[in-house]
Amino acid sequence: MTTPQKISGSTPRAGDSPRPKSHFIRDIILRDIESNKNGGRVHTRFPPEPNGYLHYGHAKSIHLNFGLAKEFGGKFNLRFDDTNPLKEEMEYIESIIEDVRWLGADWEDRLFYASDYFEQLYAWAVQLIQAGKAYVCDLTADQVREYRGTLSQPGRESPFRGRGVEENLALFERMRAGDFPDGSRTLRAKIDMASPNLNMRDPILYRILHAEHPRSGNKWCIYPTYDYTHGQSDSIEGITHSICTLEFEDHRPLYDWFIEQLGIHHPQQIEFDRLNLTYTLLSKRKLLQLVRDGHVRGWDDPRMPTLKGARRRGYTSEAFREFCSRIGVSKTNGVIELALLEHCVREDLNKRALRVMAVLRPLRVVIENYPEDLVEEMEAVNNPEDANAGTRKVPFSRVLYIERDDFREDPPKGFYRLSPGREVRLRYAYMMTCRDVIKDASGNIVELRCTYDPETRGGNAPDGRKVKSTIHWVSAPHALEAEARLYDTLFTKEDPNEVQEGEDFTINLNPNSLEIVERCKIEPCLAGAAAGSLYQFERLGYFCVDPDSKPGKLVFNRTATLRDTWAKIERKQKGQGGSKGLRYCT
RNA sequence: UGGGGCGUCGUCCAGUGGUAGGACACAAGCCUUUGGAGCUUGGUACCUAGGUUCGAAUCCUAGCGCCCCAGCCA
Repeated sequence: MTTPQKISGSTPRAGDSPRPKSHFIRDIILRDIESNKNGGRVHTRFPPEPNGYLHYGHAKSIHLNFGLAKEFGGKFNLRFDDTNPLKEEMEYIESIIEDVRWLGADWEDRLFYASDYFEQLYAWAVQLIQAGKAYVCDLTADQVREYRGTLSQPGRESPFRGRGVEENLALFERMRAGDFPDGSRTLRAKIDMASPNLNMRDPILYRILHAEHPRSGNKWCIYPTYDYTHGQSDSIEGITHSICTLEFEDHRPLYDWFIEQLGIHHPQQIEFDRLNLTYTLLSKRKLLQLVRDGHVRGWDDPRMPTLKGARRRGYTSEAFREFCSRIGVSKTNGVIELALLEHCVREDLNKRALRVMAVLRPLRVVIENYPEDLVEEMEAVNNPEDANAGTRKVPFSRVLYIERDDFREDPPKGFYRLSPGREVRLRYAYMMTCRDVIKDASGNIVELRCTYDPETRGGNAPDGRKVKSTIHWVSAPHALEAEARLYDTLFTKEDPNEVQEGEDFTINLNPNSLEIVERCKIEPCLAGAAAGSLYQFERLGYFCVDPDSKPGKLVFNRTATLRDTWAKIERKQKGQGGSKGLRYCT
């Protein structure tokens, strides 16, 4: 008889066969396949504008689009919607390609650019003019706005709306030829100036922009707007399901209008909620501002919610994929707690990161009864979660460094690490008792004098006595020095946009988002660790080697802290509450 | 204000007429040579008010609240 299984439609637990999480978009596709819409084809795409670096929110979209194509044996395209030469750069194109690949999405040979469709888009515009559905308008930008009306009042028709087909054709051709200055004319669709949907009030299809495009160079001086480009680009590529975020829901009638007027393949647009994360800003414009104004060290600063930043910080793409499938997809405007992302990161790192001992803030310890010249090799487990990771030897000697936080001269209640007269276990080594505290002239603790029990090699006492605490250590003569960069949230508020009248979101920047700790002491086995390598510093957190590392001086980024029960108790004792408010640095 | 969208534990997501479930977070406990990991247990969540029904988170009606739209940005 088999054990009854728990039935649940949600995320499978680790070890279960990965079952895609159900959501409304997936349901729509399932129905479309069943009804043989599009001949049962599933073809999605990720359509970024190359005007910035990809952030966590894009990861959600990529995961959704690629995941759907993959699940249903369909195709996934990467297409750049590069319709605004004023904001776009090759640098962004290159970085986006890297990031999408890093996340594991595969577009095979289908890397496209809306700019490659400019000629077709132009021909379609001519077709619309010929059908009397588009006209050249001489109104200025300000006038266009005035004529558009407001949310509650209908707009007025442009005086140029009645231009004849031939005149429109000639004018549009001259726009392309460069006969007119920027902003002097536009090509507009002739739809309905009284529509309650502002997108239908004769939207602009083409604007004059004498600007060099990162890909088409100076071939064009008129550029199609996003609204005129996006839907048709999807159509050209045979996209079946055009998945986008909620704010484009209002635009769908317009995209449908273009498709119908042109009589071309009709992709189905489906809108979902964009990602919002606590303590995090996911707006390209604001992220750009943080970089430009020097609030962070660059797009790949580990505090940035960019994919580049995440990677440098040590977040894995596996963790991201898990995160994306756990948050689900819906149309609710929600905010995901950062804790969930961190959980996914820890979950992945716990399985893969090699354990190592490192002391961030060293306190010198001399073991008085340990022979001066003796060095022992202690065997340490590389990863208790992975038997295949094996073991390593860690040198042990008379002088060690331990973490300053692991000693309290006057231990508070509940603190059971080292203190005068107390015995603790040195991980993988011996039991050790603190005998004396050495201070400098100003009363700072500079050294601990301790004794060890030679009978406890490996960590267990033959007499069976127990010790409350196990602490990490590094042998002083063998230690390597390193720099550690400890990160906290970039903003102090769950919602960084919550500001008072007249204030800017930068007021919420966390002054303690980066703490640099120099002269950390680390195990010798770390010598030569490659940039990007992931480790767990036992009892401290996950760390990864930063590319700033130089031979002889490693730099580590703290990817995530470990759960710190003692810190939580202590915060509670200080009456700060366990969960709310700003988190902590170390 | 016109239009579009959305309201289920603290948070996110399921449940689409038949005992409201999962994850994260939180709390308590177990275990532990990482105060890690793991394991166990816990909690008055269906926006409100009417209605239909034997039975409503699901259907109907009326409210209320939140988000988006007035770029020649995407």
